[in-house]
Amino acid sequence: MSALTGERRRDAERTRLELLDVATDEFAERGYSGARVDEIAARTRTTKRMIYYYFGGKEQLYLAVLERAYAEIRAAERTVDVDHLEPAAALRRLAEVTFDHHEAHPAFIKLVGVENAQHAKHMNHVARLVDLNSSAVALLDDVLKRGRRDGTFRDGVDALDVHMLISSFCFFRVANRHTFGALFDRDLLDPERREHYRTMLGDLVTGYLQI
Amino acid sequence: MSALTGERRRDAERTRLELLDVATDEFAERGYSGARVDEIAARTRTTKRMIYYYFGGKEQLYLAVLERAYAEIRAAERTVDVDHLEPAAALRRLAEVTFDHHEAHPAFIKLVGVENAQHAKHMNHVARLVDLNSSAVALLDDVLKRGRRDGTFRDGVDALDVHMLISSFCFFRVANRHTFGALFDRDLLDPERREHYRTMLGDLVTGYLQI
DNA sequence: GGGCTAATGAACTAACTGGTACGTTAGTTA
DNA sequence: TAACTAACGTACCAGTTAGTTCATTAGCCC
Repeated sequence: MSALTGERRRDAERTRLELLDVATDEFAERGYSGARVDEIAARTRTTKRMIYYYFGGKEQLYLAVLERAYAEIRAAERTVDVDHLEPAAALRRLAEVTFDHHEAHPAFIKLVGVENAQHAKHMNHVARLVDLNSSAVALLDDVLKRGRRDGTFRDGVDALDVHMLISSFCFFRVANRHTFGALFDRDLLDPERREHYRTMLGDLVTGYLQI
Repeated sequence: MSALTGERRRDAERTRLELLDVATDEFAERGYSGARVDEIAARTRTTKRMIYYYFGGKEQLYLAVLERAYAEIRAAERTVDVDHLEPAAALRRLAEVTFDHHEAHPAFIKLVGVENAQHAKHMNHVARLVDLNSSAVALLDDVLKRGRRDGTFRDGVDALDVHMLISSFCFFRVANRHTFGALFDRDLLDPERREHYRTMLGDLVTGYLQI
């Protein structure tokens, strides 16, 4: 009964959060159908019953996981301030933020893969995500416009294409590190090569805008 | 009994191949744990029993699928001849071949995703794959060396990094088209934008080598 | 054409899995 | 302090799933 003994108390919010945390890891690691409701429950201090109590079922739990993961990564992106930087430096900075994010949140990357494997059918139920993401591209678009105005960047480059370029590089490095490592014996996440890839991405993106 | 009626005859090789074809599609579409042995069998002209007869089990069937998929894509790559092209054109050509391949073989892309979701643990059992893949990079390395010699390309760019860059762009476009489409309302595989992305990749890669 | 074996099919099973019925308890409120 | 409800736990169920058993057949070899 005492808090000192670490025994259970009623705490709805903590129970919910603990389920979300463990479920994020399970879904990211094993995919939607591979994740086991029993396993998720076993890894928390609560029981399977609570998944149905708080979320309704496996699918709704997955949806909650997905929504929170996207919300977190976009919230962090919004905190970046690039207005005080020259266009080229700002562009590089934005690329680096994505680079750092992908590396720091492998579970998010895996969830993106899981969701694509299901043709993004769950994502359509989370309308909020669209707003979150388009704001990230709007930021990028501003930087490109600024660069065009001062002659740093060439015309005719679409912000969404640049976003795709940045994402693809960062995503691949994290998502496919296992097959890439197995086939070419190179660990894309080796800390010693981290700066090299970060610089490479920046060069690539600014280079593309200045051709 | 007659071949004209389309009735069943004994044909070990055809049975094996049919299982492989259907299994490729099932594993690509639903992932390893999501794929159902019964479903694979139901979609062929044979029965589940044959999966165990020819392959041993679900896992060995998956392994056979993976090995064949990689063998096919690398075999096609080896047929490309770039010796008669200038380094920049050769590099662009190699990028385009990968681009075309990824687009034409979405099942392969999905299998790569499935295998990464499992930390490439099956891939280690298919030693043959390493040889196949390193030959693709060797080809790229030759082109880069040639370009350096004639002053077209700058020094200090690693062939494997270029391969990664090309792969990441092509992979992302196919693998993440669903979430990307849902979030930004842009179909990365829209035929009307195909040439744009193909050119973009070529510009990107040759641009990176000439900075 | 009779024996032999690779190839095949139907039915079964043991274990698993998402979901639920139903009873219990902690903490709040009057 | 008694009533009340949100929060929780146990035990179970019905459907599913990978894998197996065992009998059967097609086609080849002599």
